[in-house]
Amino acid sequence: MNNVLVVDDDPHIVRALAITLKGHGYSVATAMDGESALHAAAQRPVSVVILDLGLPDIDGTTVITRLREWSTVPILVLSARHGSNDKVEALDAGADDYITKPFGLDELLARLRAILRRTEPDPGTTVIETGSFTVDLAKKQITKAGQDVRMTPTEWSILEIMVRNPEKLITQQQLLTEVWGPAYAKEANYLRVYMAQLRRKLEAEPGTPRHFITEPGMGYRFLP
Amino acid sequence: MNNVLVVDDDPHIVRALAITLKGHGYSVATAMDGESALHAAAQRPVSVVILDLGLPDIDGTTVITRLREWSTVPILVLSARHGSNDKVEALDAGADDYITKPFGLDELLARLRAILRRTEPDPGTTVIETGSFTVDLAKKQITKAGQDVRMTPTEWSILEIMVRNPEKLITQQQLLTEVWGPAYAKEANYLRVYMAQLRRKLEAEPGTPRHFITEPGMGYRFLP
DNA sequence: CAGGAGCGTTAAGAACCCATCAAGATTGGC
DNA sequence: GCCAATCTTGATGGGTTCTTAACGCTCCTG
Repeated sequence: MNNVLVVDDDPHIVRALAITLKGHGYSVATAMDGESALHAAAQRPVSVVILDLGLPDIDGTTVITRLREWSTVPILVLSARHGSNDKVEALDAGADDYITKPFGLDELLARLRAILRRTEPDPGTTVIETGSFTVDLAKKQITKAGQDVRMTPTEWSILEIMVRNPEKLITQQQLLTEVWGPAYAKEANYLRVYMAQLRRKLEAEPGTPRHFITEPGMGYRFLP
Repeated sequence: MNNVLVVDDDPHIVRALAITLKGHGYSVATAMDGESALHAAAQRPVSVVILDLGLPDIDGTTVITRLREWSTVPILVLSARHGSNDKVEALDAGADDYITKPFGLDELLARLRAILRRTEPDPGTTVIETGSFTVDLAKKQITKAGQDVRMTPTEWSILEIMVRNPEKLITQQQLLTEVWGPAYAKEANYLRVYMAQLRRKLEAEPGTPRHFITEPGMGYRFLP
């Protein structure tokens, strides 16, 4: 889950933001001044920092600078100051975005999504492990018993669809349409050929598959 | 150099932006409507797009969506609309930042720097070593057996992409799109010519490569 | 119990992809 | 404007992958 660190000296804002963010599936940590913000960011991994510039102890730009000394975590700045100089300073110190108060929560959330989209292309779901083999979706690499397994393009696209939907039944139509295109939706034979190929390459006993299960009349199911 | 694509239907703004950006060391391409913007972005690699939402032909959000179908280039949106909905829509469509007109040029430039900072290389991981050669990404320098190896610009951009993604399979589309631009996504021949060149210069036995591996039908993989 | 439908397996030719070479076209520096 | 370096383009032969069809098997159904 994405962990957001909210830094603001106004308890109302902190509380309101925390509630909203939690409501949208983020986990939230908070800090009321610069020092504790820096400390909190060092304590545990943070996906993004929402930082008010008007802190009681340290100047906001300084917080950014000191954070940037060791961290590349995205920083979204909140500020009551509309001045162009403040924005430029904060952004050049290392902030990623800058919103002036008062701001719409919708906008804040949208900017948060935009920032997180850049830093986390595929959170966690890039490596799928099973009892007998491992699929790395980002590297497009399959490992079985320490050995790399080569896949042809068609094999890979089928495998990718399967492992992205574990436990789920994939109909033949779905596979055929996504891999070969809608015109091939009836060519169930292709599937048999390639499913056999996948099993031969990945299953311990291709004859009695444990990961690529046939659901007769329906389609196939991948079990990790 | 960073190449900026400026998209706006107001010639004055385009001209002003172009002059300012060039003055700050950017190279600038321009487009006056959505179609030519998409076309221009496909012609050659673009580092960042500055996009006005109020275009005469296509809705701005649509431009973002269509650009995102094949490109991850950062998009900075300009808009006269202050409404929260417009911002959320544009950001969720794939924009990276959103400024409302009128805006300060200082702020625009600062936000541009902030966006480009994200796409820039990580300092520290700039030297990659393999069994037979060394690549210094910062110095753009390659060493093999104590000797410097010269690279042409095209060779270097391919090598850079490969080396920045070790172990990872890079599809031909990815390489062609990033090096030559999306319009060349089908010219797989170029890749073969240049991959052969890279192997001749860097591999111990160009005939049986150990670092630049071909995955037939899929793409290429770099192994350190 | 026979027939049919769906599935797994196999194999061969067609289609496509890759490495390599070399010759024209283009570009950039002087 | 010229020269050298670089990039584009086309052709060739060798390899890989895809498509297609045939056959045997099991399970369900009439």
